Amino acid sequence: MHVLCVAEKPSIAKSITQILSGGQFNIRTTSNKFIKNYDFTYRTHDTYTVTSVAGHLLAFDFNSAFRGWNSCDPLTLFDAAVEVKVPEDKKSIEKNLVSEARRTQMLMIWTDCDREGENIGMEIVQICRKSNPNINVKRAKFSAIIPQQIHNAAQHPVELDKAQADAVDARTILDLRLGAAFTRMQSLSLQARFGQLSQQPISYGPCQFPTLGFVVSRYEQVQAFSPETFWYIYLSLRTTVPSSSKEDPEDVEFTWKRGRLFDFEVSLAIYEGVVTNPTARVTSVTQKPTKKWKPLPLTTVELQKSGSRLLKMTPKKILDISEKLYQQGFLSYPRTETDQFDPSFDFMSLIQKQTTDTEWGAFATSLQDGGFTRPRQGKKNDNAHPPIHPTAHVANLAGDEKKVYEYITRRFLACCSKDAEGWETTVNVTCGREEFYSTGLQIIERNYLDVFPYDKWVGKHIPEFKEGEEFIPTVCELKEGQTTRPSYLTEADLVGLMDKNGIGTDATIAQHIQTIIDREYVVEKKEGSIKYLIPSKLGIGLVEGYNKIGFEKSLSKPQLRRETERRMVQICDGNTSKQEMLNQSIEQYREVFLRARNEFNQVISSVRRHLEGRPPDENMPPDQGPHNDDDDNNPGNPPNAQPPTNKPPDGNRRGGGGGNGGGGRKPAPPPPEPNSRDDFGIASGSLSRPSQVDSSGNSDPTEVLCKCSVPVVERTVTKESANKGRKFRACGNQGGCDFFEWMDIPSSSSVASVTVPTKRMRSQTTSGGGGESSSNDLPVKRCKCDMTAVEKTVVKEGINKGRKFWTCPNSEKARCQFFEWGDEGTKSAPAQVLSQDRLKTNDECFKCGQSGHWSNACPNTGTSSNKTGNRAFGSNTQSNTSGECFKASQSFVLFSTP
DNA sequence: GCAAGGTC
Repeated sequence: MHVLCVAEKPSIAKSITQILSGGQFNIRTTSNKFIKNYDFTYRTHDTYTVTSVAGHLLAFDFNSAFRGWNSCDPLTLFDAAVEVKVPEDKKSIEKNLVSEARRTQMLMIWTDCDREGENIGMEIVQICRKSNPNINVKRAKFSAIIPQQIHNAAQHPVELDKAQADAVDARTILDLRLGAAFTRMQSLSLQARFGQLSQQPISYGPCQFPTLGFVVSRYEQVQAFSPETFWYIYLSLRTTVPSSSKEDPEDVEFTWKRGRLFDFEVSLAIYEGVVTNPTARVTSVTQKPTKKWKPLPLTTVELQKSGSRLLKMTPKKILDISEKLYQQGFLSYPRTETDQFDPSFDFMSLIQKQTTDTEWGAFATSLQDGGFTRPRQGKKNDNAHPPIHPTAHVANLAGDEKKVYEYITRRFLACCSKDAEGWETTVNVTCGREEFYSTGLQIIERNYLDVFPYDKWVGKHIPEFKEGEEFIPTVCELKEGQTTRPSYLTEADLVGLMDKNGIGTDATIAQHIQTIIDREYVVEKKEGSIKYLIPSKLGIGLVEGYNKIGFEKSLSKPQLRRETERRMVQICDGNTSKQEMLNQSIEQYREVFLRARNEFNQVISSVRRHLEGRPPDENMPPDQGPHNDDDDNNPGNPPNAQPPTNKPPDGNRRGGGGGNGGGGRKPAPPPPEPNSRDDFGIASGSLSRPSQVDSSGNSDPTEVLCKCSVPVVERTVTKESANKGRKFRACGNQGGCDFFEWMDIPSSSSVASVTVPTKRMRSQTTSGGGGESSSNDLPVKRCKCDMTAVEKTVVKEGINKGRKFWTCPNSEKARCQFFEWGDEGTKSAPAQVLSQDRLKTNDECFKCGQSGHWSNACPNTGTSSNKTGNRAFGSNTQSNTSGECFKASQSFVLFSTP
């Protein structure tokens, strides 16, 4: 019997030929320069020809009556006749199949084992039946190109899965219809009004728009962010060393277990409690081994994410380079969802190939000499390809190719190494009734870190403490901080969001990002070494406009695509038919389309507002009349839209208001300051409280949203730890962002009815021009807005990194020019450190300025804060009977031991 | 000139 085997791509055809033939085969060229036919006799004595296609063979398109952009009302594209044909560039492949099929009894499909593979398989069958209608069809099922699996697939073939193929057909037709309908409608309508948009189509697609939506959504969060002030207790101890010792004393910082509070009064009351009895007592000292896990085997998405972050290349470029390295035989197939290696994977021969490298060769050798440990198993397996790994050693690469190859190789070797091991010490202390902790880390074995410099793990020394030991902290301060605005989306963030939300596949995610850049919906902006994605005026205008229409399921959010995906799964499971799914989905999108077209004024005015910089004009007169279905004379335009303006192409430049001069697809206003860290030294992302913004940019006071604009979810810590049982709020979008908030840390709205003032009460005598207050006893930093300055730390790489400075507490837009280094100036102690003596001499209530009572018992304000009771404040020996009261501006740092 | 999904 003669068997014709057809793989999805030439490389697979070659690989399976090598395995099945045992290396004994003949090669015939075809009229396609990539496709070869391999002939041999298999062990079953059947003669085999192995060939391939190159992805899909067939393409859908509207038939000629509907192909021209002005040939029909875009609405009709939801029903227009669709034809399927072999595109010109695939004709040579078709010809080869027709010719090979003619002389064969069995057709065996060797495409990838996924939905697309089943669909491509059906396409191959369709073509082969042209010349051999009765050909017997089988499907070889394999998940890795290893001899055992390939022989098994050849000897135990199965049937093609028509349901999976149908699911792909349904999606293909749906995407064509809705993509073309929306693209023509919005392009024709907007281009008629805005000449500067006529250069290229204003495309809509069910993947590209949600991708744009992620970028715009983050942009809106950044714009809507307003910083919130919080307070926390900072405790530290400077160790004493014998005078004979050459060691320097060190500062041990203790972190407040409450983290931070957003209510000043509550913070102050708690702080008062601490300084009343500031003796810290060590409640426990625990030491335990800890690990930093080695990375997981590499998938395409992970390569693009980490590559974009670490190698500073676009996901598209990384994928293109990987593809090239794969074709040269240096890498395994770079499009894979699999993060687990097959049990029979031959690690050692691959490690052997790397031992000659000048940089990581020694490490590879150490893996051979007993250092090897099986890679971790991830949870994903596409059953088609292994994780990305180097297949050969190559030393003569340069530039970006070298970077990509090196990353993949180091990652592979890291996977084959051991986790890094360390020893973690945690010292828990109580001070007053509050709990604090400090941790230290000693790295014992670096292991994989030696070959994987992309991961950092830094040890931290902590002096020895004993349980029960008591000490007086050197510093006990109530510090103020501010939440920092979230940063714009990076490409790595976007890849992650798309992956999590099912937008695109591993092979297409990078393309969708490139599409929204090519369409000028989004521009890349470099801040330091990080590339951020910022929506253009057009991008914001489109998303904002559609959001204003207020669809139940937004065109710029992932829900609709997820529904399509769900319906595809239903087809695969046999729960619905291709036609039924298409009917449902087309109906759904047709309704969305009609509404979008009827209310397209919203999009037009939103785009106009952003392009021409006009102020929001909600009162813009509605366009002419309701939609008229008979209006087919000008089918591209929403019939109810305003007539095209007669503006010249640069008309928007005269639009005034924005002053952006160039018009066209300019990026949105400049970004805020680069992401900063606050006094905790925690990246701002984790400290940012989410701005509560709905899809239309309006505040929603009732719902807490995460950074993806999705309602947060409440969870409980289940892992064995100090926080077990503790509740927290997290991203409601399957981990799409890093939003995190403890629920037991009260927010200003839930703890006290007193509104925390943004400007605190202050001393009557202040300096107006920024700097310190004029109070002799109590230096207080004041900015030029006459607000209490905040202390921040430089995090940007440079000679000032780690240096503290004082700045205006306002958000960037409102911030004054006040700036002062924390370690300069004569009067300025780094913070307002008060001696205990001083505490006793300043006796005004911070709220009313009068003596004789404490702020939390102030009779001159609301009583809500009285629930904390009178507390001694600033003295560890005296109670509130002293009757001292303090000004707020002096309340930040009250305690300092000599 | 439209989509998304394969692959070159």
